[in-house]
Amino acid sequence: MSAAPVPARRARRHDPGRRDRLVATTLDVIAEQGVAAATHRAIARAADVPLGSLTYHFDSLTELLAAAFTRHVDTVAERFDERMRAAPDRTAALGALVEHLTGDLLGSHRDLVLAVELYVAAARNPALRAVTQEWMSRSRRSLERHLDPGTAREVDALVEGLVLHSALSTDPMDADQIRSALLRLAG
Amino acid sequence: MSAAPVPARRARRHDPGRRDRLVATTLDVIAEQGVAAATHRAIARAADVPLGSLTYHFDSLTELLAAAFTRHVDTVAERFDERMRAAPDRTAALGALVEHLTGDLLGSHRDLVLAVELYVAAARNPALRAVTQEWMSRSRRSLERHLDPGTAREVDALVEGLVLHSALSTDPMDADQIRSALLRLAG
DNA sequence: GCCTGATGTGTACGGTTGTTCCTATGAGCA
DNA sequence: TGCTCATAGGAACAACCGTACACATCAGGC
Repeated sequence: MSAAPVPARRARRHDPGRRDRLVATTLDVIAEQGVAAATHRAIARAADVPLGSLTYHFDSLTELLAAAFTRHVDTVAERFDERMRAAPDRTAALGALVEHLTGDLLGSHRDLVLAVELYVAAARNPALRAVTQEWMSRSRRSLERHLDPGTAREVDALVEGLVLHSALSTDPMDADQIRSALLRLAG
Repeated sequence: MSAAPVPARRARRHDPGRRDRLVATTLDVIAEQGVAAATHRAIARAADVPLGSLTYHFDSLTELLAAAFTRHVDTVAERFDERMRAAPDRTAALGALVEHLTGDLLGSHRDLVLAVELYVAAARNPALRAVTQEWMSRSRRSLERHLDPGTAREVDALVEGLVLHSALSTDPMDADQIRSALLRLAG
């Protein structure tokens, strides 16, 4: 009779697409708590999956982080290229750039934080450096739809600086200041 | 006869100023390996002191990091204010600013890395945020010796962005580009 | 309907971390 | 000279980490 103390194993859950969901959850954890806090256990808890599930789907934590950042870069880079493709001329492109900065990026604290976490993690992690390289080269290519390579390079650098400043500064510039700075530089 | 296996305790070393040396060593470790790697043990090894010595001199690791970053900020902020004090007029001040950026900061990879490690650590650590606040307000005050508050603010933001970009980008701007960008903005 | 391999689950292991604590020492003062 | 307390030294603790692994389950091809 005595019910043997059954280990109460959680019912197995059929969960196709769990791999994708793990990538998404990883981005959430990074955005909310930083790369340093993005441990296997923290991600597993956030995604409500057992610990072992992470190493089943991803060979290592680094690989998971790389997959997550790659997805984020894909999203942002694609959105930016759309804006550049839609701009008919150089002036419109600069306007779209300002819009991208003040609207897309600065409007979303999440995207901002993710960008910085990536930059910094990449500074010490070769696997992530490849992701930032790819990002930079994509956005450079988008800019070159309308700007000569030299200017594209300068603008790209300024944008990167502005993004970092906006994310980290305790007292970031507002949209108007950014607009005026950008136009003074490349207008 | 049998020599009792004496624990071979290291000779006690009289070491006045060890506290200061620990702060300096902490900065070295951060510069070389990043905040994430700046553990009690790593610092103790680098300073060649026993582990317990760290928590004797500093109540916690965070307190040690804050002490280290505070020292670094003092050094850099003082050097910058000297340059601003020495400049006779606005034009000279802008020149000195460019010199500070391209010479002092970008010339020293160490200072650059320390600045970024501080920015990023501060983003998630309130104790360090106070240090960055102090830094920003000091450099703002130095700039206001020659610039109106509005421009000082903009320049400060751009400088911060440039520093971050220089440290993190895989393809940083060179001194000439920075000079031209700065002068276009505030010249 | 059965088999099987892909997927899900729980646990364990060795290593590292921040911090605590007890003991030892000797510089400086009474 | 002798005392004492700030400092030095070493070991231990519990918590957490990435990763490996053994086992359970079940969807999908036969």
